[in-house]
Amino acid sequence: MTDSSGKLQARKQQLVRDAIWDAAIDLFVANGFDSVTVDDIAQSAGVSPRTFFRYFSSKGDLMGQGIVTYREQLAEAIRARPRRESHFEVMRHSVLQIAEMVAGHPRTRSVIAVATKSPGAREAQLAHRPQLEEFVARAFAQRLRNSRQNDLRARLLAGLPLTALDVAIRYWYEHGEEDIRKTAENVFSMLGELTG
Amino acid sequence: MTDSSGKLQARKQQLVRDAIWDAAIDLFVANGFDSVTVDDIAQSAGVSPRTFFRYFSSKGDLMGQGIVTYREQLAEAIRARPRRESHFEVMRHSVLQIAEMVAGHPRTRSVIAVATKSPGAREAQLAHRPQLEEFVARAFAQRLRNSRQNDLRARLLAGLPLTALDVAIRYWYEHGEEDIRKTAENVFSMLGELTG
DNA sequence: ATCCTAGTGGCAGAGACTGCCATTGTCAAC
DNA sequence: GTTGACAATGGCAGTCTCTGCCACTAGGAT
Repeated sequence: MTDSSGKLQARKQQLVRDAIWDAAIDLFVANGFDSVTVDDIAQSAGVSPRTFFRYFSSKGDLMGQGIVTYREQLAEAIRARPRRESHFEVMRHSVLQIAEMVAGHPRTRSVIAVATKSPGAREAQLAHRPQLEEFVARAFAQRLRNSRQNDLRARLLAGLPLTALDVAIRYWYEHGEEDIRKTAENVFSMLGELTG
Repeated sequence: MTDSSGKLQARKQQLVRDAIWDAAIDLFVANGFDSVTVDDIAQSAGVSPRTFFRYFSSKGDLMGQGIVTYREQLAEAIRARPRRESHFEVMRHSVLQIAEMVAGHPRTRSVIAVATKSPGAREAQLAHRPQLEEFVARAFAQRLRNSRQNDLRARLLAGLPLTALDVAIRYWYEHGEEDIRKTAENVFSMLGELTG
Protein backbone atom coordinates (compact mmCIF):
# COMPACT_ATOMS: atom_id res chain seq x y z
CA MET A 1 0.00 0.00 0.00
CA THR A 2 1.37 3.37 -0.99
CA ASP A 3 1.72 6.11 1.54
CA SER A 4 -0.57 8.45 -0.34
CA SER A 5 -3.51 6.08 -0.39
CA GLY A 6 -3.35 5.65 3.33
CA LYS A 7 -3.28 9.37 3.77
CA LEU A 8 -6.14 9.72 1.36
CA GLN A 9 -8.26 7.46 3.49
CA ALA A 10 -7.35 9.38 6.56
CA ARG A 11 -8.14 12.61 4.80
CA LYS A 12 -11.56 11.36 3.79
CA GLN A 13 -12.29 10.25 7.30
CA GLN A 14 -11.32 13.65 8.59
CA LEU A 15 -13.66 15.14 6.02
CA VAL A 16 -16.60 13.12 7.29
CA ARG A 17 -15.63 13.91 10.85
CA ASP A 18 -15.52 17.61 10.15
CA ALA A 19 -18.81 17.48 8.29
CA ILE A 20 -20.51 15.89 11.27
CA TRP A 21 -18.93 18.28 13.72
CA ASP A 22 -19.74 21.39 11.74
CA ALA A 23 -23.30 20.29 11.16
CA ALA A 24 -23.72 19.56 14.84
CA ILE A 25 -22.37 22.88 16.08
CA ASP A 26 -24.53 24.77 13.63
CA LEU A 27 -27.60 22.88 14.74
CA PHE A 28 -26.72 23.45 18.40
CA VAL A 29 -26.41 27.16 17.83
CA ALA A 30 -29.66 27.31 15.89
CA ASN A 31 -31.88 25.05 18.00
CA GLY A 32 -30.12 24.54 21.31
CA PHE A 33 -28.04 21.59 22.44
CA ASP A 34 -30.86 19.70 24.09
CA SER A 35 -33.40 19.87 21.29
CA VAL A 36 -30.99 18.56 18.67
CA THR A 37 -31.03 14.78 18.29
CA VAL A 38 -28.29 12.58 16.93
CA ASP A 39 -30.60 11.74 14.05
CA ASP A 40 -30.83 15.42 13.18
CA ILE A 41 -27.07 15.76 13.14
CA ALA A 42 -26.54 12.62 11.10
CA GLN A 43 -29.10 13.65 8.54
CA SER A 44 -27.69 17.16 8.28
CA ALA A 45 -24.21 15.75 7.78
CA GLY A 46 -25.41 13.18 5.27
CA VAL A 47 -24.51 10.06 7.20
CA SER A 48 -26.50 7.44 9.05
CA PRO A 49 -26.99 7.72 12.80
CA ARG A 50 -25.02 4.53 13.16
CA THR A 51 -22.06 6.11 11.43
CA PHE A 52 -22.25 9.11 13.69
CA PHE A 53 -21.37 6.90 16.62
CA ARG A 54 -18.39 5.54 14.75
CA TYR A 55 -16.87 9.02 14.69
CA PHE A 56 -18.03 10.37 18.03
CA SER A 57 -18.69 8.31 21.09
CA SER A 58 -21.65 10.43 22.12
CA LYS A 59 -23.53 13.57 21.36
CA GLY A 60 -21.78 15.31 24.22
CA ASP A 61 -18.44 14.18 22.88
CA LEU A 62 -18.83 16.78 20.16
CA MET A 63 -18.57 19.56 22.70
CA GLY A 64 -15.09 18.57 23.80
CA GLN A 65 -13.45 18.25 20.42
CA GLY A 66 -12.79 21.97 20.26
CA ILE A 67 -10.29 21.71 23.08
CA VAL A 68 -9.11 18.16 22.68
CA THR A 69 -7.75 19.13 19.30
CA TYR A 70 -5.08 21.20 21.00
CA ARG A 71 -4.18 18.56 23.50
CA GLU A 72 -0.88 17.52 21.96
CA GLN A 73 0.06 21.06 21.19
CA LEU A 74 -0.45 22.12 24.77
CA ALA A 75 1.71 19.27 26.01
CA GLU A 76 4.26 20.08 23.34
CA ALA A 77 4.29 23.75 24.29
CA ILE A 78 5.03 22.78 27.87
CA ARG A 79 7.82 20.46 26.87
CA ALA A 80 9.32 23.07 24.57
CA ARG A 81 9.90 25.64 27.31
CA PRO A 82 13.48 25.93 28.52
CA ARG A 83 14.23 23.62 31.38
CA ARG A 84 15.29 26.25 33.87
CA GLU A 85 12.23 28.38 33.35
CA SER A 86 9.96 28.56 36.39
CA HIS A 87 6.74 26.55 36.43
CA PHE A 88 4.81 29.75 36.47
CA GLU A 89 6.42 31.00 33.30
CA VAL A 90 5.96 27.65 31.61
CA MET A 91 2.27 27.74 32.37
CA ARG A 92 1.96 31.33 31.30
CA HIS A 93 3.63 30.92 27.94
CA SER A 94 1.88 27.66 27.13
CA VAL A 95 -1.55 28.93 28.00
CA LEU A 96 -1.01 32.13 26.05
CA GLN A 97 0.00 30.19 23.01
CA ILE A 98 -2.88 27.73 23.13
CA ALA A 99 -5.42 30.39 24.01
CA GLU A 100 -4.48 32.23 20.87
CA MET A 101 -4.95 29.12 18.75
CA VAL A 102 -8.29 28.34 20.32
CA ALA A 103 -9.51 31.91 19.94
CA GLY A 104 -8.42 31.86 16.33
CA HIS A 105 -10.59 28.93 15.40
CA PRO A 106 -13.68 30.12 13.51
CA ARG A 107 -16.15 28.09 15.52
CA THR A 108 -14.80 28.65 18.99
CA ARG A 109 -17.34 31.33 19.73
CA SER A 110 -20.18 29.05 18.67
CA VAL A 111 -18.99 26.26 20.93
CA ILE A 112 -18.70 28.57 23.91
CA ALA A 113 -22.10 30.05 23.16
CA VAL A 114 -23.66 26.60 23.22
CA ALA A 115 -21.81 25.65 26.39
CA THR A 116 -22.91 28.87 28.04
CA LYS A 117 -26.58 28.43 27.23
CA SER A 118 -26.95 24.73 27.93
CA PRO A 119 -25.75 23.18 31.19
CA GLY A 120 -25.75 19.78 29.56
CA ALA A 121 -23.41 21.00 26.87
CA ARG A 122 -21.10 22.58 29.41
CA GLU A 123 -20.96 19.38 31.39
CA ALA A 124 -20.20 17.40 28.29
CA GLN A 125 -17.37 19.80 27.57
CA LEU A 126 -15.95 19.31 31.03
CA ALA A 127 -16.13 15.57 30.64
CA HIS A 128 -12.90 15.71 28.68
CA ARG A 129 -10.97 17.36 31.44
CA PRO A 130 -9.64 14.25 33.21
CA GLN A 131 -8.11 13.05 29.99
CA LEU A 132 -6.73 16.51 29.35
CA GLU A 133 -5.30 16.82 32.84
CA GLU A 134 -3.61 13.49 32.59
CA PHE A 135 -2.01 14.61 29.37
CA VAL A 136 -0.72 17.87 30.75
CA ALA A 137 0.36 16.23 33.99
CA ARG A 138 2.57 13.87 32.05
CA ALA A 139 4.18 16.77 30.26
CA PHE A 140 4.97 18.46 33.55
CA ALA A 141 6.12 15.25 35.16
CA GLN A 142 9.05 15.20 32.76
CA ARG A 143 10.25 18.47 34.21
CA LEU A 144 10.01 17.15 37.75
CA ARG A 145 12.07 14.03 37.68
CA ASN A 146 13.78 14.60 40.98
CA SER A 147 11.18 16.58 42.80
CA ARG A 148 9.51 15.52 45.99
CA GLN A 149 5.91 14.36 45.64
CA ASN A 150 6.22 14.22 41.93
CA ASP A 151 2.70 13.28 41.05
CA LEU A 152 0.99 15.57 43.48
CA ARG A 153 2.96 18.46 42.05
CA ALA A 154 2.38 17.38 38.46
CA ARG A 155 -1.34 17.17 38.94
CA LEU A 156 -1.52 20.56 40.52
CA LEU A 157 0.61 21.98 37.73
CA ALA A 158 -1.77 20.37 35.23
CA GLY A 159 -4.92 21.65 36.89
CA LEU A 160 -3.82 25.25 37.18
CA PRO A 161 -3.24 26.12 33.53
CA LEU A 162 -6.40 24.32 32.48
CA THR A 163 -8.39 26.31 35.00
CA ALA A 164 -6.68 29.49 33.88
CA LEU A 165 -7.34 28.71 30.24
CA ASP A 166 -10.97 27.98 30.92
CA VAL A 167 -11.51 31.16 32.87
CA ALA A 168 -9.68 33.26 30.31
CA ILE A 169 -11.53 31.91 27.31
CA ARG A 170 -14.92 32.35 28.86
CA TYR A 171 -14.16 35.89 29.98
CA TRP A 172 -12.78 36.72 26.54
CA TYR A 173 -15.96 35.45 24.94
CA GLU A 174 -18.42 37.10 27.28
CA HIS A 175 -16.78 40.52 27.20
CA GLY A 176 -16.11 40.56 23.48
CA GLU A 177 -12.44 41.32 23.98
CA GLU A 178 -10.43 41.60 20.84
CA ASP A 179 -7.16 40.15 22.10
CA ILE A 180 -7.32 37.02 24.18
CA ARG A 181 -3.65 37.32 25.10
CA LYS A 182 -4.48 40.33 27.17
CA THR A 183 -7.13 38.44 29.09
CA ALA A 184 -4.83 35.49 29.63
CA GLU A 185 -2.07 37.82 30.81
CA ASN A 186 -4.49 39.31 33.29
CA VAL A 187 -5.35 35.90 34.65
CA PHE A 188 -1.71 35.07 35.22
CA SER A 189 -0.99 38.41 36.74
CA MET A 190 -3.79 37.75 39.21
CA LEU A 191 -2.36 34.33 39.84
CA GLY A 192 1.00 35.89 40.53
CA GLU A 193 -0.42 38.36 43.02
CA LEU A 194 -1.86 35.56 45.09
CA THR A 195 1.20 34.96 47.18
CA GLY A 196 2.38 38.54 47.28
CA MET B 1 -49.40 23.35 59.53
CA THR B 2 -47.16 22.91 62.54
CA ASP B 3 -43.46 23.33 62.27
CA SER B 4 -42.65 19.82 63.42
CA SER B 5 -44.75 18.07 60.80
CA GLY B 6 -42.97 19.91 58.03
CA LYS B 7 -39.66 18.96 59.47
CA LEU B 8 -40.80 15.41 59.83
CA GLN B 9 -41.67 15.26 56.18
CA ALA B 10 -38.30 16.66 55.26
CA ARG B 11 -36.62 14.14 57.50
CA LYS B 12 -38.46 11.30 55.83
CA GLN B 13 -37.45 12.54 52.42
CA GLN B 14 -33.86 12.73 53.50
CA LEU B 15 -34.17 9.16 54.68
CA VAL B 16 -35.30 7.94 51.29
CA ARG B 17 -32.63 10.02 49.62
CA ASP B 18 -29.92 8.53 51.77
CA ALA B 19 -31.25 5.03 51.24
CA ILE B 20 -31.02 5.45 47.49
CA TRP B 21 -27.59 7.00 47.63
CA ASP B 22 -26.14 4.39 49.95
CA ALA B 23 -27.59 1.55 47.93
CA ALA B 24 -26.19 3.07 44.74
CA ILE B 25 -22.66 3.57 46.03
CA ASP B 26 -22.57 0.05 47.41
CA LEU B 27 -23.71 -1.35 44.09
CA PHE B 28 -21.18 0.74 42.24
CA VAL B 29 -18.38 -0.52 44.42
CA ALA B 30 -19.51 -4.10 44.07
CA ASN B 31 -20.38 -4.25 40.37
CA GLY B 32 -18.88 -1.18 38.75
CA PHE B 33 -20.57 2.05 37.82
CA ASP B 34 -21.42 1.10 34.27
CA SER B 35 -22.97 -2.28 34.94
CA VAL B 36 -25.36 -0.98 37.56
CA THR B 37 -28.71 0.15 36.18
CA VAL B 38 -31.13 2.57 37.72
CA ASP B 39 -33.56 -0.29 38.13
CA ASP B 40 -30.98 -2.14 40.20
CA ILE B 41 -30.49 0.85 42.45
CA ALA B 42 -34.19 1.48 42.85
CA GLN B 43 -34.89 -2.12 43.70
CA SER B 44 -32.02 -2.27 46.17
CA ALA B 45 -33.27 0.89 47.85
CA GLY B 46 -36.87 -0.33 47.89
CA VAL B 47 -38.38 2.33 45.67
CA SER B 48 -39.65 2.41 42.13
CA PRO B 49 -37.39 3.57 39.30
CA ARG B 50 -39.75 6.44 38.77
CA THR B 51 -39.21 7.60 42.32
CA PHE B 52 -35.46 7.38 41.90
CA PHE B 53 -35.65 10.16 39.34
CA ARG B 54 -37.63 12.29 41.73
CA TYR B 55 -34.68 12.32 44.11
CA PHE B 56 -31.77 12.33 41.66
CA SER B 57 -31.84 13.82 38.22
CA SER B 58 -29.72 11.07 36.77
CA LYS B 59 -27.61 8.09 37.62
CA GLY B 60 -24.49 10.21 37.28
CA ASP B 61 -25.98 12.78 39.60
CA LEU B 62 -25.32 10.38 42.45
CA MET B 63 -21.59 10.74 41.98
CA GLY B 64 -21.63 14.44 42.65
CA GLN B 65 -23.64 14.44 45.84
CA GLY B 66 -20.61 13.65 47.94
CA ILE B 67 -19.15 17.06 47.16
CA VAL B 68 -22.29 19.04 46.56
CA THR B 69 -23.30 18.35 50.13
CA TYR B 70 -20.50 20.64 51.29
CA ARG B 71 -21.31 23.37 48.83
CA GLU B 72 -22.89 25.78 51.27
CA GLN B 73 -20.30 25.03 53.91
CA LEU B 74 -17.48 25.84 51.54
CA ALA B 75 -19.09 29.13 50.61
CA GLU B 76 -19.75 29.82 54.25
CA ALA B 77 -16.18 29.04 55.20
CA ILE B 78 -14.99 31.56 52.64
CA ARG B 79 -17.37 34.21 53.87
CA ALA B 80 -16.37 33.58 57.46
CA ARG B 81 -12.70 34.42 56.96
CA PRO B 82 -11.65 37.85 58.21
CA ARG B 83 -12.00 40.48 55.57
CA ARG B 84 -8.39 41.60 55.52
CA GLU B 85 -7.01 38.11 55.14
CA SER B 86 -5.29 37.49 51.81
CA HIS B 87 -7.10 35.48 49.15
CA PHE B 88 -4.48 32.83 49.45
CA GLU B 89 -5.11 32.36 53.13
CA VAL B 90 -8.84 32.35 52.61
CA MET B 91 -8.52 29.56 50.09
CA ARG B 92 -6.12 27.65 52.25
CA HIS B 93 -8.22 27.70 55.38
CA SER B 94 -11.46 26.98 53.57
CA VAL B 95 -10.06 24.06 51.62
CA LEU B 96 -8.45 22.59 54.71
CA GLN B 97 -11.69 22.76 56.57
CA ILE B 98 -13.79 21.21 53.82
CA ALA B 99 -11.20 18.60 52.98
CA GLU B 100 -11.35 17.39 56.54
CA MET B 101 -15.11 17.11 56.42
CA VAL B 102 -15.05 15.25 53.13
CA ALA B 103 -12.35 12.90 54.28
CA GLY B 104 -14.31 12.24 57.43
CA HIS B 105 -17.38 10.98 55.64
CA PRO B 106 -17.57 7.19 55.80
CA ARG B 107 -18.30 6.70 52.13
CA THR B 108 -15.86 9.15 50.64
CA ARG B 109 -13.33 6.45 49.86
CA SER B 110 -15.97 4.40 48.08
CA VAL B 111 -16.99 7.32 45.91
CA ILE B 112 -13.42 8.08 44.94
CA ALA B 113 -12.78 4.43 44.25
CA VAL B 114 -15.70 4.32 41.87
CA ALA B 115 -14.66 7.57 40.20
CA THR B 116 -11.13 6.27 39.82
CA LYS B 117 -12.16 3.02 38.20
CA SER B 118 -14.87 4.26 35.89
CA PRO B 119 -14.29 7.21 33.54
CA GLY B 120 -18.02 7.66 33.22
CA ALA B 121 -18.37 8.02 36.96
CA ARG B 122 -15.52 10.53 37.12
CA GLU B 123 -17.12 12.58 34.36
CA ALA B 124 -20.42 12.53 36.15
CA GLN B 125 -18.66 13.76 39.24
CA LEU B 126 -17.10 16.63 37.33
CA ALA B 127 -20.45 17.57 35.89
CA HIS B 128 -21.25 19.36 39.14
CA ARG B 129 -18.26 21.61 38.92
CA PRO B 130 -19.83 24.53 37.03
CA GLN B 131 -22.53 24.79 39.65
CA LEU B 132 -19.92 24.51 42.38
CA GLU B 133 -17.68 27.12 40.81
CA GLU B 134 -20.53 29.53 40.45
CA PHE B 135 -21.29 29.06 44.11
CA VAL B 136 -17.76 29.67 45.28
CA ALA B 137 -17.30 32.53 42.84
CA ARG B 138 -20.25 34.31 44.41
CA ALA B 139 -18.74 33.89 47.83
CA PHE B 140 -15.49 35.43 46.68
CA ALA B 141 -17.24 38.17 44.75
CA GLN B 142 -18.48 39.58 48.05
CA ARG B 143 -14.89 40.12 49.12
CA LEU B 144 -14.07 41.91 45.87
CA ARG B 145 -16.64 44.62 45.66
CA ASN B 146 -14.29 47.34 44.51
CA SER B 147 -11.75 45.32 42.66
CA ARG B 148 -10.96 45.66 38.99
CA GLN B 149 -12.28 42.89 36.77
CA ASN B 150 -14.39 41.57 39.53
CA ASP B 151 -15.84 38.55 37.80
CA LEU B 152 -12.64 37.42 36.13
CA ARG B 153 -10.92 37.49 39.51
CA ALA B 154 -13.83 35.80 41.27
CA ARG B 155 -13.89 32.96 38.80
CA LEU B 156 -10.20 32.38 39.07
CA LEU B 157 -10.46 32.44 42.85
CA ALA B 158 -13.27 29.90 42.59
CA GLY B 159 -11.44 27.59 40.25
CA LEU B 160 -8.22 27.42 42.23
CA PRO B 161 -9.48 26.03 45.54
CA LEU B 162 -11.68 23.53 43.75
CA THR B 163 -8.73 22.32 41.74
CA ALA B 164 -6.61 22.19 44.87
CA LEU B 165 -9.29 20.29 46.74
CA ASP B 166 -9.71 17.80 43.94
CA VAL B 167 -6.00 17.15 43.67
CA ALA B 168 -5.56 16.86 47.40
CA ILE B 169 -8.43 14.45 47.92
CA ARG B 170 -7.37 12.16 45.16
CA TYR B 171 -3.77 12.10 46.34
CA TRP B 172 -4.88 11.46 49.88
CA TYR B 173 -6.97 8.53 48.71
CA GLU B 174 -4.40 6.95 46.44
CA HIS B 175 -1.53 7.15 48.89
CA GLY B 176 -3.49 6.08 51.91
CA GLU B 177 -2.41 9.10 53.91
CA GLU B 178 -3.78 9.30 57.36
CA ASP B 179 -4.15 13.07 57.66
CA ILE B 180 -5.67 14.89 54.73
CA ARG B 181 -4.74 18.24 56.23
CA LYS B 182 -1.13 17.46 55.60
CA THR B 183 -1.78 16.74 51.95
CA ALA B 184 -3.85 19.87 51.54
CA GLU B 185 -1.14 21.92 53.24
CA ASN B 186 1.36 20.51 50.80
CA VAL B 187 -0.77 21.52 47.86
CA PHE B 188 -1.01 25.06 49.09
CA SER B 189 2.66 25.24 49.88
CA MET B 190 3.34 24.20 46.28
CA LEU B 191 0.89 26.80 45.12
CA GLY B 192 2.72 29.41 47.16
CA GLU B 193 6.07 28.50 45.68
CA LEU B 194 4.83 29.15 42.18
CA THR B 195 5.75 32.81 42.03
CA GLY B 196 8.86 32.53 44.13
C1' DA C 1 -65.81 10.81 58.71
C1' DT C 2 -64.06 13.55 55.05
C1' DC C 3 -61.26 16.36 52.39
C1' DC C 4 -56.50 17.72 50.76
C1' DT C 5 -52.11 17.19 49.54
C1' DA C 6 -47.55 15.23 49.01
C1' DG C 7 -45.35 11.24 47.79
C1' DT C 8 -45.51 7.26 45.08
C1' DG C 9 -45.92 3.63 41.28
C1' DG C 10 -46.95 2.22 36.69
C1' DC C 11 -47.11 3.02 31.88
C1' DA C 12 -45.99 4.73 27.47
C1' DG C 13 -42.72 6.91 24.71
C1' DA C 14 -38.59 9.54 23.06
C1' DG C 15 -33.86 9.59 22.73
C1' DA C 16 -28.97 7.74 23.40
C1' DC C 17 -26.09 4.15 22.45
C1' DT C 18 -24.42 -0.93 21.07
C1' DG C 19 -23.94 -5.44 18.78
C1' DC C 20 -24.67 -7.78 14.75
C1' DC C 21 -24.99 -8.62 9.96
C1' DA C 22 -25.58 -7.35 5.15
C1' DT C 23 -24.04 -4.12 1.65
C1' DT C 24 -21.12 -1.04 -0.58
C1' DG C 25 -17.07 1.00 -1.99
C1' DT C 26 -11.93 1.03 -2.62
C1' DC C 27 -7.57 -0.33 -3.40
C1' DA C 28 -4.22 -3.95 -5.03
C1' DA C 29 -2.77 -7.80 -7.29
C1' DC C 30 -3.62 -10.43 -11.00
C1' DG D 1 -10.89 -5.42 -16.39
C1' DT D 2 -11.67 -8.83 -13.09
C1' DT D 3 -11.34 -10.50 -8.67
C1' DG D 4 -10.48 -10.75 -3.93
C1' DA D 5 -9.48 -8.78 0.45
C1' DC D 6 -10.67 -5.10 3.64
C1' DA D 7 -12.44 -0.95 5.53
C1' DA D 8 -16.48 1.97 5.91
C1' DT D 9 -21.24 2.30 5.97
C1' DG D 10 -26.23 1.43 6.78
C1' DG D 11 -30.07 -0.85 8.80
C1' DC D 12 -32.14 -3.32 12.56
C1' DA D 13 -33.14 -4.94 16.98
C1' DG D 14 -32.60 -4.27 21.62
C1' DT D 15 -31.15 -2.09 26.22
C1' DC D 16 -30.96 1.75 29.13
C1' DT D 17 -31.79 6.50 30.57
C1' DC D 18 -35.03 9.87 31.47
C1' DT D 19 -39.81 12.38 31.17
C1' DG D 20 -44.83 13.35 31.12
C1' DC D 21 -49.00 11.79 32.58
C1' DC D 22 -52.40 9.74 35.46
C1' DA D 23 -54.17 6.89 39.05
C1' DC D 24 -53.47 5.55 43.85
C1' DT D 25 -52.43 5.81 48.72
C1' DA D 26 -51.23 7.55 53.32
C1' DG D 27 -51.33 11.20 56.82
C1' DG D 28 -52.60 15.51 58.55
C1' DA D 29 -56.16 19.18 58.93
C1' DT D 30 -61.01 20.20 59.54
